[in-house]
Amino acid sequence: MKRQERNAKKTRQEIIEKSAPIFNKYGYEGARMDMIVAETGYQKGGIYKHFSSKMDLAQAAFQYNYEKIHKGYLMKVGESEGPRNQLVAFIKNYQHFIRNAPVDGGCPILNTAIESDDSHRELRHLSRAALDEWIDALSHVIENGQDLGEFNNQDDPRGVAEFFIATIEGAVMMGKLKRDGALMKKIGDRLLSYIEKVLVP
Amino acid sequence: MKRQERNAKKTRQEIIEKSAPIFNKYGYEGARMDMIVAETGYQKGGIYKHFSSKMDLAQAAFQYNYEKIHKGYLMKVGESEGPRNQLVAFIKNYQHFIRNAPVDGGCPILNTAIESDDSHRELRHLSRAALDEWIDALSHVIENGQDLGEFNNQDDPRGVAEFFIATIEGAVMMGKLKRDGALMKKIGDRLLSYIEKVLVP
DNA sequence: TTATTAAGAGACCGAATAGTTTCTTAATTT
DNA sequence: AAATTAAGAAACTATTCGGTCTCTTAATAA
Repeated sequence: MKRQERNAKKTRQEIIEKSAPIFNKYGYEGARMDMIVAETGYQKGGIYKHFSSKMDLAQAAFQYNYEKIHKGYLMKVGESEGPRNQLVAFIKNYQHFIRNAPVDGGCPILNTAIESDDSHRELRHLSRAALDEWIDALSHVIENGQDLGEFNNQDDPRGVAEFFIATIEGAVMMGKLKRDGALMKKIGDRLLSYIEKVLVP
Repeated sequence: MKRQERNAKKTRQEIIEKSAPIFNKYGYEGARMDMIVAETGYQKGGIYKHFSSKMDLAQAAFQYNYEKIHKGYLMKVGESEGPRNQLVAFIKNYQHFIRNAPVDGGCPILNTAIESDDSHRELRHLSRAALDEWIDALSHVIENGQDLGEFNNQDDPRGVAEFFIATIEGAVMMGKLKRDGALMKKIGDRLLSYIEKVLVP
């Protein structure tokens, strides 16, 4: 730590935190540097001391958004005992934070994936890595459940994880578009009963 | 039909058809008028004779994209006899056109919903109406199935339709991001077995 | 055939865009 | 305390953006 590095780190973080919701709501293209100037209170000259480009900032903002929901997941699922309860907690977590969302603008993986899957290589790679991490995490929960006999063995754990995540991401999109807070509850409940009817032996 | 109206209609349609994939791949913000100029071969002066603004064109392009997949749906499902076969056809249709997609860039409802749900009112309303139509259509299939005894009665038809569509839309996003053509097959198969295990009496 | 008018080309425009430069201020080192 | 240098403000720049203006051409009406 030398000179004003401490302040710089703090400012950098502040810019990330305040611009992250803008990128998540309006997308990389839709987010304008002027919005970020207005939101952060820093001037462009200042902002560009910390980030080499809008894309550079957008990547940092995505990571921040993603880690925020990932932390929430780890916390909620970590509180639960046993794979089956963890899977239930995973779904209930989404049912809850549809109203008091950890980040404005919906799921950052979904948003970034859709915008970047035919362009913006850097963002595409980031959202892809995040999605993989997401699938891996849930996949392990299913796998543990199978090892412990809580879930039946005939299912491919990764396939189950992908199925759950696909359904939830689709529900996020639909609920957001229709501005229907009850939709995630309904679809989540259907996933919960899927656990009972199909996954448990 | 007066004067050059015939030609005009044809040109207008050509602009829509050639710009539609651009909007679907890059989004409203990401699609640049210059791309559309290059793709259509018409100059801006010509294009703006047919559309009052980029947004005006984007709306027409969305409708074109949506109707294209909707037509495909009606055809495939229409060929099937009975609600259960129609639901199966609905899923298999998606499993197929993940590789030979009717429109470049993934599902236009999904793409447009994600970009417009926090902005672009006009596009948001269009994608919302399209999604509703989609849900209604599948909902009726489920309802008919219940009336005919092919599906059990305890389920809310609309809830089932929303569940299927959410899963498929999520799968579209994931498969597109990971560029994994097999993903929709896997998730679709899980939906097909869901029909057997949960929906049929 | 001639007058009319719409379609389209192509140059053009102002505003908005991401990014830069210059200067000031304040924190840190010596 | 003095020297140093990084953080940040503010004005600036080049480019790209959506959109317009003007002119030409060709199809239709008379």
